[in-house]
Amino acid sequence: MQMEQLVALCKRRGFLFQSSEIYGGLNGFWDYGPLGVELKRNVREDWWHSMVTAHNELVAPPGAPEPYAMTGLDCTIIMHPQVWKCSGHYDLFHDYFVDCRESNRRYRYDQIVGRWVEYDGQRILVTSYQTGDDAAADIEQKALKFFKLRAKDKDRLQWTPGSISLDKISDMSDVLAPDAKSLGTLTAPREFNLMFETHTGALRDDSSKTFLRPETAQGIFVNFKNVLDSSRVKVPFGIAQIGKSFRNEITPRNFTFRSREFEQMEIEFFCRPESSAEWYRYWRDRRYQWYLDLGLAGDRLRLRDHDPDELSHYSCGTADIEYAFPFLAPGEYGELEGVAHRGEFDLRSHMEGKLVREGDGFAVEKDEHGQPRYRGSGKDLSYFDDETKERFIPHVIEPSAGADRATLAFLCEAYCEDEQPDEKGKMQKRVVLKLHPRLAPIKAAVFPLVKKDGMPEIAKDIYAALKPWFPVFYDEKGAVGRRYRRQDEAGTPFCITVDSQTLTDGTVTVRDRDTLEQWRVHKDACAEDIRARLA
RNA sequence: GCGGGUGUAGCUCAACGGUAGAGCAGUAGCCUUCCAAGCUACCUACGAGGGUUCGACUCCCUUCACCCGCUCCA
Repeated sequence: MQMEQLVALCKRRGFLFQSSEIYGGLNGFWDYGPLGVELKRNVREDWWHSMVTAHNELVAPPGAPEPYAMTGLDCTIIMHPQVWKCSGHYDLFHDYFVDCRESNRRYRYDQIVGRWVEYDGQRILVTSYQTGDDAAADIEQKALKFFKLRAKDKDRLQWTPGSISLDKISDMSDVLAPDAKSLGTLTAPREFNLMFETHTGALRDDSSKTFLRPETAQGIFVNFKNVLDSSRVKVPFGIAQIGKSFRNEITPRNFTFRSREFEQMEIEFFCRPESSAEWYRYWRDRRYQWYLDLGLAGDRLRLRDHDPDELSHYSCGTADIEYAFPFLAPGEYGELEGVAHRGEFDLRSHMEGKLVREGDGFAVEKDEHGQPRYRGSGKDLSYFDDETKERFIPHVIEPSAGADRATLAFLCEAYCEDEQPDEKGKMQKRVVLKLHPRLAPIKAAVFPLVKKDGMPEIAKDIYAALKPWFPVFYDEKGAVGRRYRRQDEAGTPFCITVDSQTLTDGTVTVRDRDTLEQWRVHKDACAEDIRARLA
């Protein structure tokens, strides 16, 4: 399937529109249309239902070490600025980049390393975007090439001992960029702030600056004590939250996959440190299964454990649930959800202040005066276990899913084109969205076969009887084949048709979207029939 | 943000420095007894803003969006 076809369908049928489209659109923002809003709601509600409300805290689900409770939160988008300073987002999301005018590449300013070298009276800084030994070899080779020397002449280069990072250099004119052949091709560093800023209150100065949250997780951590004090939950337990997050991405791309405003479905699961590894594996597998259950096929969906060197600074284990989106190159996968073992990092950060890695553990980052760079809340976020009489900081497992990405993956997976014979027996292309019935925006459509003989009246009665139970669509216009095809494109799993036989025995046909099979049920029983099939 | 490409109706595609066309889709009606049928009518577009010109959809500039790279992640 080509992505363009899905994008066209989404617009044609009202799943997704570009935000502010009549003004030319806004890069990185998308609106859900009449069908899209129902689809996304179903994704969200199935997640909340299966993770939170349907969870039975009295018994351990398969694979879980023991029973656990689940509860929810709905936190604000704008929070105290200190939250982001302690979480690390404030520093992490203020990146400086330089561009190379020659190679048109962009580099993170602080990740370019270089060495001064002199030959024949000219002193230049040769740089590399690689790390460690790779960088050293890379730099040497580039220096030889720049001065047009052979490898055997490398002793004629005079190196200044030690490598330096680019942020120590003020003048770029003697810098040889990582992928350039000539000097001075790098632009001055420019800041890219990935957090949206705003101001709270009437004053607009640095003291009133606040941020739109770049993730929902922090709202959960800062409310950890509130939940403990108010809900009688005991470790292990999880807190779930669904909500909008904002990242001012440098390059929004690939339809809704990377948007600047997006919705997250996150769980922070708190457990005892010694059982955290077990819980991590449980959540990883549990979350993977959720996507499988909703119809993401095995070979386009995968669970990938991160390599140790890929782990975030705080994590001691992360797995991504990934989907082979059609806009990616063959063999490439895009992240739907990250399941991270975050240890005690987050709760400790909000107690003590922003943490940095120190040896095997973490320590509060200090400023030049030896004081905490960003001060924590000072509140005790540890947990006292009444049974064992132990106090500890719970470890955290974080399954963090993108609601828009999941929705997009379900759409991609559902998009099918097949061939079905028309009334003359000629094969016709059919576009059908094979969405899981639980996700389908419309569950059933009701048609009178023809608009006469009292069929519309019967169909309208059936429509009225179904409406209280699930979203239904009534249509009496044009040929029935056309109405079927329209519902196929909307992903409606069942079509109920009133025909002449209904007039005599009261039965209607129910048509299956995927197989096109039809069966007859009594018109008073079709709500039951379809509800059973949706479950 | 930088480089390359692309912007005409809901979709796919025409034409032209001088009145923007078609197919499909949509809407209304007629006709129709199960998979995009037929007939009739209707609706709908030059991404936006400047400039050149008697006149610009067409040429130039700017901008916005989309696609492909660099970068990043839910």
